[in-house]
Amino acid sequence: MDLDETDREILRILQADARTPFSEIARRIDMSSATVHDRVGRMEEAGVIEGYHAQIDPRSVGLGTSAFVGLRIEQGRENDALDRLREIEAVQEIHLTTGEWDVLLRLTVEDTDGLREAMFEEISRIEGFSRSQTMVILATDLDDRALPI
Amino acid sequence: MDLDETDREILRILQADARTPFSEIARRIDMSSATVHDRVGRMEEAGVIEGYHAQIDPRSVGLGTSAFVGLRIEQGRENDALDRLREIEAVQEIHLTTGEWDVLLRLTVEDTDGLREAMFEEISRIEGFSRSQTMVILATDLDDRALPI
DNA sequence: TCTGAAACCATCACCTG
DNA sequence: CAGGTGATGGTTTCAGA
Repeated sequence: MDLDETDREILRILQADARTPFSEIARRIDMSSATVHDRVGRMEEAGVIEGYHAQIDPRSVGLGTSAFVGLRIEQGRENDALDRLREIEAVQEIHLTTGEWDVLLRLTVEDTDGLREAMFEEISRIEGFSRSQTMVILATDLDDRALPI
Repeated sequence: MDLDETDREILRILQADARTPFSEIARRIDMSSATVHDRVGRMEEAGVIEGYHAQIDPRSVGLGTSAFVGLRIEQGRENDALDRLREIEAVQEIHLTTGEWDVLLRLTVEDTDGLREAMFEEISRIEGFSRSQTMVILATDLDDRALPI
């Protein structure tokens, strides 16, 4: 889908605050809210906008510990192993990467005991991984900045 | 702030779809929309809800390449170096971690040339980093799953 | 936490250049 | 054919109970 500067401006606004009323977006970009409604609908259809999500402070809901986990995967077992990773609730992200690891996960858990549980009772029981390293997140300085659209 | 099961249910709904009307949340949890409005307002105040964001497909806006970058930082230079990293537009996340790296970044750029630019014209010019590794994301199997609230 | 009311908003069919 | 208008029914928001 081709996006013009107006679409991009709408995306910037919704990325910063997904609950901005269309009527206010319309005021800001100097168009009618019917047009904004139209454009947003088309971008949703086209998959440009994948959803709208509240950003929640993990600590407030008792999830105080996060970590990245790097894994090496044995050839031929990729799909099975990924399927099993996806079933683990603590796993927030799964990326296939070049470099030292084949798979990089992000875990979010309650505390260090939750980390132990995820690592030793869930991830290490999956066959197909040969090596792993856990990088506990001590602090997050910048999280999920808006895309430079 | 103490959250009860009703607050958590509201968070689950807004995490899945931040544009869900309060009136519909009210129907689902069998309360009035005034109460939902109240509770959401209190959770925003308390910092439990940090914002509402449209999730945008990076490819659709021309950002086709992402990478994690691990960095080692020299003692005593932490703050300066982090300040400079934060100024780089391509840097989406900055985490301080245990393990092989001290800092783990996530970059989002247009293409491999954007990666080169970020790495060699921006990051490697910052003093205080001694070693780095770039892990290009080949595929993302799972991204930013909802927190298990 | 609710009710009720005013202001506001989304949404749609139907125009208009 | 993108964009606008205007009507209508739903939604937000707030005071008061």
